Amino acid sequence: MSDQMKDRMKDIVSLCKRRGFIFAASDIYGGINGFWDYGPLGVELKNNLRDRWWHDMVIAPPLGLDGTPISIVGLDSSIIQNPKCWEASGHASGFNDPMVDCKESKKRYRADHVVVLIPKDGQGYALAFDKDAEDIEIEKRLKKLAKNKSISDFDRKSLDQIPVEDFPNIIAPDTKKAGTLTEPVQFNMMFKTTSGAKEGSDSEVYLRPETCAGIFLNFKNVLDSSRVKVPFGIAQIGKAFRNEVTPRNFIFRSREFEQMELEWFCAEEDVPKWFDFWVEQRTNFWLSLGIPKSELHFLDVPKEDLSHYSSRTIDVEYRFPFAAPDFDELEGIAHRGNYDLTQHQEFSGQKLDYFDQAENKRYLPHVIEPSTGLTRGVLALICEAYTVDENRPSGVYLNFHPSMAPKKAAILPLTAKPHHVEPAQKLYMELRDEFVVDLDIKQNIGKRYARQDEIGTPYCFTIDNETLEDHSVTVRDRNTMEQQRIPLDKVKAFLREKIYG
RNA sequence: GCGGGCGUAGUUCAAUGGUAGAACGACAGCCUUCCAAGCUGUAUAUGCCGGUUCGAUCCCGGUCGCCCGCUCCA
Repeated sequence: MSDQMKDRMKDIVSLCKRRGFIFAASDIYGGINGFWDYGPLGVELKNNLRDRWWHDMVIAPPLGLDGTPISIVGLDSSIIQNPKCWEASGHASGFNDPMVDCKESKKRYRADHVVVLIPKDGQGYALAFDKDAEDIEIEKRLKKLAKNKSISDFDRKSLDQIPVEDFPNIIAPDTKKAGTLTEPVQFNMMFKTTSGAKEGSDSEVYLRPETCAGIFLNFKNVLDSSRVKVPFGIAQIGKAFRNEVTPRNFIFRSREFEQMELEWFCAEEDVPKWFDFWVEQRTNFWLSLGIPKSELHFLDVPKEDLSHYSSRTIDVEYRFPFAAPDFDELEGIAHRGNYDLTQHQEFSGQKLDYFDQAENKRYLPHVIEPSTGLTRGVLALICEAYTVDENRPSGVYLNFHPSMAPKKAAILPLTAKPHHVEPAQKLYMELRDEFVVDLDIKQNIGKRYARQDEIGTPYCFTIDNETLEDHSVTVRDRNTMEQQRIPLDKVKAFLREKIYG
């Protein structure tokens, strides 16, 4: 990360706290790593993004491949589910990678990623290598550290299969002497808690590490109650929890976060076209919120990096300041196959297949999953909106799309005198049922404009002497700082036009 | 989890082994017919715990948190 972008992140974090967007959780106790609270403006911004996603997915889904509206229904499943659910999904095992550290090289390895060569004759040291190490490299190192022996003189074993008592005899991958590896440490990516007042292992439960599981668990319930037909989608927004090893970069990687996930169920043969469809839809979503195409990047995730369930994934990446000039993940669009339904069907013993009346066949639909972090989206919107402008008093303004701005408008009486304040209060009362608006009376007008700039309010309506004469107000545009005069009774229409397009 | 850096008002910074100062911000008031103007005033800080010391914000240890690099991100 460049120094300039490092400063940019610092400035953004500082503004977020100063103006009430985002605070460290448990701030007065010194904070808690990986958790964040959303302040008065942060919650408005987050709700705006959440509502927009829900609207575009569930209330008014896009037109499908044939030009007719597709079918998507909503869901809000529980954060805690039957623990068997996580065995089926692969999280219970997949989230528990034992790690070993090397005291010498200070490196850390996944135990199952390290292969150990054990001498067949039981003489001399065992040597550890990265599991992908080439034979040539291995022979080279054997020459130095195990004279007179070659690969054929050793048995191979994964490090996680070797008892800790034997560790002192192992030469770690990046060292020359034995006994530098620490005991394997378990990393539990899932938060564990207990259900029921009485603590005990049989009531151990997990906070969901992703929201999508609840969708698969309810696949049959939705089918049986909603008259949906494949292809269709189930959408969900909610919190998920992961014990990240290293929470980093403000709210980008936190341990408690919010996801917006759609599981799109379709026939296997239709996967390619629906996949492209969703990549396009999701891209348009971010573009429409003011994220320019130049700041987005589409990563066709290489095969070796794909999750265990996915055969294709495209990451929609945004140029976050901490990643610049590179990008980091904002949304993932994954083809999950029918992995999840297959697993849950097997583990639960319940039939989850879909019966297609027209084709007269049963099958497990394939799934395309556009999954995005709501809280990551919030960060992207803030980073994108943050605009330095030395020509204005605040020095900076937040260039939010009007539909995303936490406050749509501020109503400002030019002075604190009653003849300005009273009409302002009246306008405020007229607007506040439909728009989130501020009424700010105190201090000089410049200060108030500056404050609204800094929180990204797109419009300020100012009541002055002319208002009393001809029932007009000035509208100040946040981005241009220019003003125009419009009739008082056109203010609502003006805002509707600007916000909803 | 490892290594390095850091922790002083809301924010950004300053200072000191004898308990802290500014700017901006906030608040109250005056003034004010359009961009943080001017004036007066107010409140607010040494992350937490322990040690050394007559005395610690400063030195030491621990802890928590933040930043950077590894590792991790199924």
